[in-house]
Amino acid sequence: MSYWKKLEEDLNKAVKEAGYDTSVTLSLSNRPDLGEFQINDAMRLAKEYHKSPIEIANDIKRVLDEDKNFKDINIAGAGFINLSLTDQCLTSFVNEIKDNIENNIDKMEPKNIVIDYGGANVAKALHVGHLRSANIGEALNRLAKALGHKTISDAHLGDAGLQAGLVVLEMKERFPELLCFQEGYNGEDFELPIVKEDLKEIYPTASNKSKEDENFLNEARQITYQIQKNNIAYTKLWDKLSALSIVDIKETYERLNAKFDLWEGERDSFQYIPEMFDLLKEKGLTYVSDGATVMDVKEDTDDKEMPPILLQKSDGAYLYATTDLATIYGRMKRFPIDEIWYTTDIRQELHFTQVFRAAYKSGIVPESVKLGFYGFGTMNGSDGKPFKTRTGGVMPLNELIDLIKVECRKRLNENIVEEENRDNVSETIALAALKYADLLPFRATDYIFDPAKFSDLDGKTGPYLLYSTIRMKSLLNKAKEENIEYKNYTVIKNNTDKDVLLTLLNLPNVLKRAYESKSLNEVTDYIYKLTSSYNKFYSENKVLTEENDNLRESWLVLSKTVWETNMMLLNIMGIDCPEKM
RNA sequence: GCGCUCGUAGCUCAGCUGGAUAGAGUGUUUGGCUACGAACCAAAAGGUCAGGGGUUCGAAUCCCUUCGGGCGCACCA
Repeated sequence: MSYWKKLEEDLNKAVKEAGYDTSVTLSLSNRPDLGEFQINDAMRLAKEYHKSPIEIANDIKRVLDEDKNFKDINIAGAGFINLSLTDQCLTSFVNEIKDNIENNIDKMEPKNIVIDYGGANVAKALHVGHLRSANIGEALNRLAKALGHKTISDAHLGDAGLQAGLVVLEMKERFPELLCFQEGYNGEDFELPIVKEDLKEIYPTASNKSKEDENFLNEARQITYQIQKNNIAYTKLWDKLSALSIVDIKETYERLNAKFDLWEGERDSFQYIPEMFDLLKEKGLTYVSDGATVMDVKEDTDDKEMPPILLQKSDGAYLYATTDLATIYGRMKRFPIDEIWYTTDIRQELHFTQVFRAAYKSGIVPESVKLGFYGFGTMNGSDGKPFKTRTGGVMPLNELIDLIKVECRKRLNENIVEEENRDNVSETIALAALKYADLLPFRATDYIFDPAKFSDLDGKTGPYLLYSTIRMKSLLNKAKEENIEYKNYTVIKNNTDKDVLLTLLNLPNVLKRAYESKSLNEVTDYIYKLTSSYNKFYSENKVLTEENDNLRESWLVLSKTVWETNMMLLNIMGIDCPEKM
């Protein structure tokens, strides 16, 4: 249990002892001039207990005065209780976590969670729009694991949609001589006439054709349907194209540190579609409307419109609602699941609301399992419209990373980083810049995408955190070289040190709130606060040359603790830290 | 038309279930390196929290309303 939680439990014991059967919340003070912590519950309790807030605050204070952990307890304003911790209390906190940073995390009751956050489309390059899904999803995955949950992450590739038909049709027009297009084709293997770079051009070409040529679009739809029906020629070709594309997709996710347990796609859900439809029909949930098979997901309590979910097109083809529902069906069969999370663009919220309702209504998912949609803001250009490069295209993700990498490379300290490492280090810093900037705003707010924003390397940025963290490590390394030993935290010099301690103390609350809101912005903000409080300390003190042995030892323990905390948080955000930069 | 969402410093954004004096970064102005790593630290300036009304001891936060952005509403994903 974290130190904070213990303090809060002590506090609540005191509140009960004072005669109030309730629980109160301890928080870091926003009035440091009055105390380190505050309790704001006396005002809330006033009504319930028909007493003045001041009276209640005094009752609590009287009991807390007996607690030797707290000091300087005072009541101010409308009934705010301000208090501070004794130095002894703070030092024992550091000693509790210095050898095991996990002691500063409150583990939760473990749950089995499937997290669906890739969503890359096969045969299409990953672009900037895929960045958030990978970053946020991966970070949530790591956060959940850090808090004690068991997760299964799934890339859930988009491989069953219209782009399959479009790309296959384009291939058919370009290479009619391909073995799979010959009469009587029986599934033999053949060589693809293209390399993966060609895919980047084939899909956009086909997509444009479909917008101008209705016949082309209709034929592509037909082929998409044929692939869903497992037509041997089209399926074989699409399999081969998919495999080619997935190599690229994996490389990009690898760069982003997004690590999936499952690399399944929409097509992997096809095997469950027939039995899923049987179940729905058996329960009398589906009906035909305008030739399409649909299911009502409206609930009696709805006072707003809720369109039915569309499961099969009038031409027989399936849609994303079908594969999403069938995917859930399959997951429920295969894994023990308490929750399934989705991290996609927030514009898909209605779709997932429909799918979730269909899942519950049909009994595919029992009420005890939680289906959660955690959408993120849309990525727009600075004009507020979907982002486009100067030439009007979408910016491939790899291109963006390379762009930032160049800026990072320019600023490397060449006296410190060996030549053979410079490329790798630049890459690591570029990704830190990109990921940190991406995780900084609240998950659901719309996102203005500006390459310049990511290339900013000063201030509240990934490179700042890496630079500072490396500097901490460098200090610890020097201490080791000079055989300076440090074991215990015993002395607090002043408020600069104390700020670092109080920030450290607050960690479990931050992780808890980030988990509850499914947003990393609290974590990005926190690591910045912790780091800058340490940097202030660093600039004010010379640790290694400090003559007071106790102080020097304490400072080194503190430095190590902050360094370890930073490393842990960077890891949760999926950010690697180089040795030097 | 129905619904969702947003409007906070010049710019980009925080502000948790209502709490005290509104918070960062950046930009502007200024000070600090013969270095435990200056991608750093310190300081100043900068806000009618879109407007109006309501609830409350207390509102950026909750409710209503006006204005202004963005988005979604079955055979694309």
